Amino acid sequence: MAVLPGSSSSLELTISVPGFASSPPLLPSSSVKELDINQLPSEEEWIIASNMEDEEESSNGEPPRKKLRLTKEQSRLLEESFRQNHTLNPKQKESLAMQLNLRARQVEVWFQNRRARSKLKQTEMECEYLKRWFGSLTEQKRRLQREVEELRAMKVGPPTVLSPHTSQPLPASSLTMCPRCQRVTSTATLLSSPKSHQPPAASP
DNA sequence: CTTGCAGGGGCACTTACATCA
DNA sequence: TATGATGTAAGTGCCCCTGCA
Repeated sequence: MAVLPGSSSSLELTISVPGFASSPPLLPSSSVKELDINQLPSEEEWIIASNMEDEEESSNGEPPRKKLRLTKEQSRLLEESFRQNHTLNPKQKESLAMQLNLRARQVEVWFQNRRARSKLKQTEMECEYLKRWFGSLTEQKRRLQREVEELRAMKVGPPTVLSPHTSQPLPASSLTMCPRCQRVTSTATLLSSPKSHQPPAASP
């Protein structure tokens, strides 16, 4: 759809800038509080959790699926690395995991979820944009309908549009809707001086 | 050159858990 | 204290790509 001024790429930009490019990662308020709470104990918690996979063989029953909470520092480093690259090659993954004292799989999962969150955010913004666009189109439609009504009313009376060349009233059949400025005009005018018809200021 | 297969990575969807209001 | 909402780590299954025989 060529009409859409906001291509996905430009949207991606607007999304990535406010949400994820600031030096302190933009976290939901709940996460910030979580991190504060976790500050001390989470360190051992996630170590325990990260070792869980190794002992999953002992899980012939059902082991309680403990949930790892990343520390503030781990999140910060992951975010930083995500800003540089949205995907990691195996080497980068391994080295980042080592740096963070996590398993490569955990780093991989974090990046997967991070990409998903990023995409979700973008979709939400696109949705917002489309809603606004829909609103403006609805308004435009109302305007055009009013104009059609006016034209219908004019049809019973004498034509009021005069030719710019002859100053004579134009027959209704020679009238047309300018697609750019969305006003009724004569076909001849449109063809002879298209520059005089500027589109209205672009909405959103 | 083509084809079938295995392995790996990414993604969509989902679940399970932690936290908060 | 109980509970519903929310955020997110992790599981699962599917698809696509690549390398190889």
